Amino acid sequence: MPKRHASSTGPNEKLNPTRRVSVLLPLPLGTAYDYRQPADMELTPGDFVSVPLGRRQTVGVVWGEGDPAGIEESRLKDVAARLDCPPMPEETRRLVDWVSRYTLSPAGAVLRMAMSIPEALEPAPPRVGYMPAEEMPDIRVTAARKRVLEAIAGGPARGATELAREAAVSTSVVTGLADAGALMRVALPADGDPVAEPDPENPGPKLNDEQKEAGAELAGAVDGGFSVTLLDGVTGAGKTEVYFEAVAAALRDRKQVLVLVPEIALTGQWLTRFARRFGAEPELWHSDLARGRRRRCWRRIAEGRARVVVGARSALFLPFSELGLIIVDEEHDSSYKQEEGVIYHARDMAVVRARLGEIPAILVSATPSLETVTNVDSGRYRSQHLSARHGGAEMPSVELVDMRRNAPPRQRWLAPPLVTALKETLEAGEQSLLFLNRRGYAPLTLCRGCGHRLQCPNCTAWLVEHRFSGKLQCHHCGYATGLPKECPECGAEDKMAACGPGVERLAEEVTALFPEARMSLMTSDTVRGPEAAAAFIEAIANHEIDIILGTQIVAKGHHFPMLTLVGVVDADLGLMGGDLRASERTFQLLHQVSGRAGREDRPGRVMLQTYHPDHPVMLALAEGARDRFLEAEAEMRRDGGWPPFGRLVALIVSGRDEGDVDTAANALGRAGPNSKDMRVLGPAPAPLAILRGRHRRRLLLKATRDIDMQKVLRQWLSRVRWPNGVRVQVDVDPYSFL
DNA sequence: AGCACGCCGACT
DNA sequence: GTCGGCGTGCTC
Repeated sequence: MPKRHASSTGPNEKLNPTRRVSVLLPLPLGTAYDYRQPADMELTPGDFVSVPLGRRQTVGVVWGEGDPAGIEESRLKDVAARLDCPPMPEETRRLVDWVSRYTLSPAGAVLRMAMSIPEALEPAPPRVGYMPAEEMPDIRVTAARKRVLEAIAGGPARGATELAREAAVSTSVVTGLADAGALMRVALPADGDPVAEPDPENPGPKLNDEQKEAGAELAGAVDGGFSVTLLDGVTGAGKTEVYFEAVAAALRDRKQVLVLVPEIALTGQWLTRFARRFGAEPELWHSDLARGRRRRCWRRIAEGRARVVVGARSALFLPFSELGLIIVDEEHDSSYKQEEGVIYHARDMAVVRARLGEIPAILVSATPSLETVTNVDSGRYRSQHLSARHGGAEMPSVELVDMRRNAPPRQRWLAPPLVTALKETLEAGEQSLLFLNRRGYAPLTLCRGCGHRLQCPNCTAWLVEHRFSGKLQCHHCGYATGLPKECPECGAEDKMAACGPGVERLAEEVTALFPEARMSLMTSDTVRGPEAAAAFIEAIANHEIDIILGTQIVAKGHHFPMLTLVGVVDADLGLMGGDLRASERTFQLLHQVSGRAGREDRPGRVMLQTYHPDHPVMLALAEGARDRFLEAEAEMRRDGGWPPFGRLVALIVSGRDEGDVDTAANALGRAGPNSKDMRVLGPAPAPLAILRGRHRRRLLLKATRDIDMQKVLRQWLSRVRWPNGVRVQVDVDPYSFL
């Protein structure tokens, strides 16, 4: 990088002209800042540096050469220090730039995701170990002290925790001995805990011929440069074991592997399968990892010691230095789309990361997204298909329950056919799962006197009654209040009535119908964190529960051998709202829930309660016609010029003052590009017209595939000024239209 | 993102 | 008369 400066040390030049470096800071600043490079400091792009900013010190990354024609020299400040940690790899830096350009977010905002743990950049805190003192002082040797001295004798230096565990004493005995002079404190190698590495040669479970073939194909792509392969097969077909073969191939090449998963909280069974195949645990990465573990994990990745990392979407920005393979499990899952801050789709950016690193990516799903399927059809992506359920288990039969003909009794939500099926399943000693994607007791509470509906003061949304906590909650902003005794509008007493079902209310119904059944509620309110999830799953696996009642979180990859009936209480729920992907998402979700039924030798049964039994989504689910559904969906999108056959960008204009928001939105609308291959739709009130007290308007820019959306957007946004307090968010490739 | 500066309400 | 609310603006 300092080439230009090297040549300037010519005869009549000053010996030390100012060397500038460009430093990107993890702040939403729009551009990197230049700093003076002290003469005695060597800097290369990727180096982490500490620099002054205003009156504080900040850590940033050397991004490249400074611009001599940039900010005037007198304003330059010195780089304070180069941090002693591995530099950010070039691929990670290029990814940051790429994501910044694509999402129109400041590069610094993207960088922030790539350096989420500032502590990791500092040298590891020294670890203290203990050794026997050279000379034993004259102290009282109690029983506990004796055990410690015996444990340490002969062995290597160990930390207090470890030593205390070995001697079955508390750490205070160890520190007490050290203070008394009987033990010597020594420095242990930092982060020394050697991690057991996953072993590709560890014998894993047996694969059938189809799985072997697909596994070999995927493994063959490793080391073959950039490629994307869709691995597609029904739940239970063994997709995980198949892509483990590609993981093994990468490990044999001494490469690192990244596995992206949608919900890190629910991967207990995945981890067990991984350990069975590779004889060791992978590295786990997610945002609520404890500080110390996060630090060590980041560090191990940066140093190339972590071989396989499983993580949520943010793991994409970890500083892998030898990444050789990326796997995106459940690639269709909408939680890969980050909806706040830097708005990006982790699946798509994973493909970008693979291209930058010239490595393969594998996208895995039983219900692949239309985007991915379209890329397979056009030949951009390869595909591997697994047709059979492992061990010959049959796919569940899917039945539609026409709610118009099988109406449940008043204030009940389970139709007679589903109640009968539950009864049969219970009598057979098997398990049932009831799925209702609605937390709380009732989605709406109204006054029977005046019709007043309880609404969130900050959002355009009803307050949801949660009977267990005795609260009314807004699921969008977290607002919570007590349940009023009288109507806040007309003052009538005891007239507030719950309207519609939530899982809590459904639980009431199930208890009334089957008082003897052991029932359990699984929602994000009752399952808090990975441990709780694991406990639930174990209880189900041990058949301590007959009827599981759950929201979204039960849909994801668990294996329950005794589960033979799945009832979807309101299959139509996701179809409302006119969202572009409503059908696709509903299909994926319901298909996934259905996959929970009958995985072992027991055939499963799925019942979908619907008021639209003729809807293409319902028909496709009933007939198991996934491909036909995707074709129909593709045709609709192609005709309308919608993604993935056209491009889409959403602008969300928001602010506290409704007038200002309207003015800005209208100005944007007027200044928008309009031509035969580009159209601005809106402004229209966003589906949540008020969110967290901010008024919102939405504009959509729809264009043909060949349009450079980023360029158009930059020009468009630069033409419009909007009042202070109004924010314009850019969502390239919007998914949810909320 | 911090941390300043700056201009209007309730305290010693 | 000051202390302090957070709106607005800058940081190489």
